[in-house]
Amino acid sequence: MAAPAKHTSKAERTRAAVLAAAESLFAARGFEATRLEDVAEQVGIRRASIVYYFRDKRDLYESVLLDVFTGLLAEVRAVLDGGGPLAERVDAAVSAWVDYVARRPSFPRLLLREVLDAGGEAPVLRTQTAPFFALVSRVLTRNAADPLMRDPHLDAAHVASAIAGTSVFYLTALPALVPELAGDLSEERLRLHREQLLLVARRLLAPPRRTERR
Amino acid sequence: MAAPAKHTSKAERTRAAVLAAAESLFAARGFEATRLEDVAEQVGIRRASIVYYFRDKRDLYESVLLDVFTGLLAEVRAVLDGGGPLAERVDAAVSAWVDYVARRPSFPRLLLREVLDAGGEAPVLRTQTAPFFALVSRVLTRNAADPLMRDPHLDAAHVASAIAGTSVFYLTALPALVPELAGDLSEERLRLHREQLLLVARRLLAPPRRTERR
DNA sequence: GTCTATAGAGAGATAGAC
DNA sequence: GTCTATCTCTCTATAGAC
Repeated sequence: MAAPAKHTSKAERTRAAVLAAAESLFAARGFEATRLEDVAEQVGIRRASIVYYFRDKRDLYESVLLDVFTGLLAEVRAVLDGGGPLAERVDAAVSAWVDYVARRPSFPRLLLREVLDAGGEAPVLRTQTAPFFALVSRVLTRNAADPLMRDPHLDAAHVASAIAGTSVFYLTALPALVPELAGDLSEERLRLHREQLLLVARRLLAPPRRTERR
Repeated sequence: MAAPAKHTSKAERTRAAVLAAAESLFAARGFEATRLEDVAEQVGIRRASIVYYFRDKRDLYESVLLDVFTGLLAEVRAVLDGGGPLAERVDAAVSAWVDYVARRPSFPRLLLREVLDAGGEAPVLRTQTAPFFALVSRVLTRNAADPLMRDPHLDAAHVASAIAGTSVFYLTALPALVPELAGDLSEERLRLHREQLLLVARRLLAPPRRTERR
């Protein structure tokens, strides 16, 4: 007895397992280099059985993308829609991003691979990432009204690139470039990354400090 | 007559053409998805002829990587080795990076693809990127001595990720995510990117402003 | 140097049994 | 639902003529 929490049928569990295996393999090797054979093996079934759940390789890949990115959207939706000062929401959004990456390490890799492979056309991702750009634009617009705003300004595209780019580059590229950072990211490194990413975001976004005020 | 500048034999020219075609295709599609057939077609020769210059596909790929990254290293070597204040050298290095990207747009894509594909092992790139990390570390070490240095500090890995990550993310990911930025980057956008990247670097690296000094 | 021709290995997709 | 068996296509690599 003792059904595993939700009433998941065997089919549902197999489907989820295929999805999970495909997620890690697509992230590690990319679409072309990933073999359905390997996905099946990791699940413990035969290659032909995959097509019972997914029409073909492409369908499997897009299901993975949708799953991963919808997940991220759900995580940050609450943050973005919540009230409070925008600066705090940026902090919360950055933190939610780091939390998500911690639970799904394939996310940054899948993101980069998809934008690289979909030469100028990544419609699935566009809808998911739109809220981020909206938030950044709002923050910048608001700060621009501040008479103390530093000149010249950073534009929304570069602020967004700086925050997302810093994170994905640190998480995916650096481990390959500096040996000390290789391997899965530990709790320790994750805490460090969150703190550092928040610093980057604040220094780029915050209105000028009013220290030394009279 | 009027030989094209250097005494390039026909073989040398063909080899260079193969290298150039492979560079753009590997950057656009990745190693696995790139067909030698397409490389040959772009050059105007037959697929089998490629192996006269390169042992196999892998050899061609690694030759491309070496060529592109050695090129970047040459560009910035002068800057890094030059004298002058470190802050100015950072500016110059960032500017040289942008110049290089302008001339070889495949660079950021090849960089990302290589680190993604070489799971934790990208020895070719490691040697080439080491000087960047050295520079960043020096700048941070120097600023740390400044009593006005903001706390808490950014570490070298995150500063490097922020600068390189902002640039590669803006150049490769954003065009796929926001339609307005699609297409080849114009002179205009390039100027904008240089200016914005310099701003990012300065805000993250510069010692605290001494405005409002008494 | 560049070509034609072909060998040989995979990999995805499909049909149909259980 | 999952399997075995097979079909078919694509791509790399090689052999050898010109």
